[in-house]
Amino acid sequence: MIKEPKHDPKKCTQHIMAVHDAMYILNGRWKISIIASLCFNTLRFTDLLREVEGISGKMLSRELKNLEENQLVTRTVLNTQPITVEYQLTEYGHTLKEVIDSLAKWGYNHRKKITGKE
Amino acid sequence: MIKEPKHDPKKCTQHIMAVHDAMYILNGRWKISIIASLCFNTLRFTDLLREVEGISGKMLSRELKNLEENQLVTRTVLNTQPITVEYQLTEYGHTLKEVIDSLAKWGYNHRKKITGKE
DNA sequence: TGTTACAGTTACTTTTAGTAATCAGCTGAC
DNA sequence: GTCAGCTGATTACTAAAAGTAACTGTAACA
Repeated sequence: MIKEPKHDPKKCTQHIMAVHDAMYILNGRWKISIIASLCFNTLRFTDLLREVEGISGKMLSRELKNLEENQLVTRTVLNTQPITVEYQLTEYGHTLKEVIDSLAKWGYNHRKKITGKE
Repeated sequence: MIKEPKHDPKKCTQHIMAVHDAMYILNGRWKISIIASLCFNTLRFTDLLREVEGISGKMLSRELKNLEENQLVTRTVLNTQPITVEYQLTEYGHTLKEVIDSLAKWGYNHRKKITGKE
């Protein structure tokens, strides 16, 4: 007996594949948090180290490189003393804002559910 | 000199924290893909093994347990021969649909950008 | 001269994930 | 009756990823 699918299997597969593609870029524990932090402000390395809770210098450095390679973030060395480096979302990086916002919304509600508080 | 923030720092922190909370639940390479697969259909263990591209039995088993603990998925043993086990999103699991959809949308556009094809 | 801040990097350890084999219960074929 | 195959896993072993803490080098500050 051939199963009658409840939904268009082609659309399902496309949907699942698209999620897979997105997660391939956003893989690892830190990228989404880094992007979320950069959604509001341009930040320096040390700022990010403070904002992204729990990340180490090594991982931050590595993840930023990867985000730069994928054209989601730009790195700008400023001519200050000591030198400072600014990271900011590219225009393309900002297209992730919707994803970040829906995650934030869910996370916010989840915290309410778990703690029972506002 | 105290920096004048461009945005409400309280709201920023809340936003970033909310994303952090969401990612704490959705951590690892597989959970989001599993949830995406279950968005459309109830699926059996073996179905998921096929649908979630690249996952191993060990990881699938582990991730499903974790999702069950977090009340995003239910596990139902059916009285068939051989026994089959159905996994489905809980009502709470379905609240992630918006997240999944925005990821799918982004992933779909990203693929277009990279391949230049539809 | 010693301390601090900047943006990382390096060597080493721990954790997590991947691979492939195996388990147990049952069916149907030979 | 026993062998292969399906179900949903689990186990031992290996490889990859992430975490930790120390360190680099430049320059301002005290």
